[in-house]
Amino acid sequence: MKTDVLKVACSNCNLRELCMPIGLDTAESLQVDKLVDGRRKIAKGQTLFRNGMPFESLFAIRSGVFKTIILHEDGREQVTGFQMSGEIIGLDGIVEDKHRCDSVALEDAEVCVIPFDSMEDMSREIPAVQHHVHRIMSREIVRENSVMLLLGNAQAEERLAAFFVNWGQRLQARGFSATELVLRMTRQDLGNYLGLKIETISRTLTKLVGRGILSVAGREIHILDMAALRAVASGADAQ
Amino acid sequence: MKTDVLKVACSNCNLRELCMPIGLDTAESLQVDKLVDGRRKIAKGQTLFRNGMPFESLFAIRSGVFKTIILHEDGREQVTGFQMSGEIIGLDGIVEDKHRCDSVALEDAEVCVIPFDSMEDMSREIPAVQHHVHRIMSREIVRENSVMLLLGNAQAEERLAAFFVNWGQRLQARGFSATELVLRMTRQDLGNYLGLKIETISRTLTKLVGRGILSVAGREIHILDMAALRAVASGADAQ
DNA sequence: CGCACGGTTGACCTGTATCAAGCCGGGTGG
DNA sequence: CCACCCGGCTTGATACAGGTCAACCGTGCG
Repeated sequence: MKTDVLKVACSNCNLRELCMPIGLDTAESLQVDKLVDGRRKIAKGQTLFRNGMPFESLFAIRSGVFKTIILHEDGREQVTGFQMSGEIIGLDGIVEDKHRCDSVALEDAEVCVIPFDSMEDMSREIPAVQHHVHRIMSREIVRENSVMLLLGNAQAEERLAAFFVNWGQRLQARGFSATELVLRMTRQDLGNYLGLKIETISRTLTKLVGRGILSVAGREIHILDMAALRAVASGADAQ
Repeated sequence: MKTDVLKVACSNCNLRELCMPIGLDTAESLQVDKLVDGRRKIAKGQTLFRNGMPFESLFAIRSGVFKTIILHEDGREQVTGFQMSGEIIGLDGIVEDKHRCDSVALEDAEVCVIPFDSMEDMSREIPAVQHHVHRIMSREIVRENSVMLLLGNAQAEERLAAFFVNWGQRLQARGFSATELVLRMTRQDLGNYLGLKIETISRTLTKLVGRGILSVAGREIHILDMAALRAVASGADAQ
């Protein structure tokens, strides 16, 4: 758990509008800077935390993409989410004081370490921080609800389409194109997230390409017809 | 939003160990009593809140069982959870200040109304309350993770078996039998939760009965072989 | 009584899984 | 520099779990 020498304060971080509460005054801003207890670099394929490990901190992603997964004893893997810069991971650990999933870096990554008890202390002092924490957790609950909708009801095409729309929106919020997607995960990861086998992912992609909605080159996805993609995502044809 | 005349304080409520933080001193306990801004009765089939309604309060269930659902425009319904006494609903509303699902009473029910801003105020004063709120939200995230695992990976039998094991545990925590289950939801609700059609629910029940694991009489389920049920739930055969 | 709703069962269909073969591109070692 | 290998991906043939459609049952309520 090493601390970088050149430490960027949250108040100067270019991700602050994603992961910091808004409407802090200067004094509060400086206080929030102290929340971050250094950085951690995680190489591609390494885990940030694992199921069962004691929970001490939340992590704010500075760079890189992560997946969080639940492993079933027989080897099945459910990806519960993909997280990118500005997003917070580790919320699952709070309830039992230990992590309840694994977090794996899909590429070299860096996170800010936020000790959770400092976070609780500061929440008691700064209402904006407190509400921010509540909103982050609530957002995760709402996100998972929408994944449940996908997994419980949607056809393969819908699932993939909805994923691409969402991924594009999140890239866009970070200043990238919403239509020129670079996936950071394998087809396998995508399948484990969407409840589909890798062959189905591949075939479904081929179908969407055939309809002129996407073009696909490995992990680079180009959305050619966003309106059509959204229509597929909301189940326009699949009934 | 009427206030009952005979108001039971949280500190006297027989559900307190389920929904109140532990380790409060007497003064704190009395303060927490003030959180509850009356009760609300909801008749079977009525909604406590709906998607889009402004979020003001969380609700602690005193009696009755609820389902929370997301409705897709084409009529598909995903049940995101079933909640029973002592559980808290409404957490989805925090992030956007409006509810993001519907909550429907499956039988006549009563809830305590907990205005969320009072809850935040008190969280700042009493660390135990603050941590309690965080744990409740984190628990919901972990629960949804495990539902994602079911929906993404499990066979029909596994899903149903896992549901019964879980339902039994929750009944047991409330002083009922863990093996004599009374379901409060229709087969349709169960299907909408587990991502299965009603006919599949029915057939799968028949199969489990045939194997001597359950007996079923309408909504009364008797678990005859808990060990076998758990084995099915963890995918013993279904690989 | 009779209707409506929830549930079960059967016959058949289909979307996705499974199994198997082969492709592609990048990295390594001879 | 080429040969080879390997991981990630695609494609085809076939199998099957669960969906769909339809008939029917039971029970509780107006």
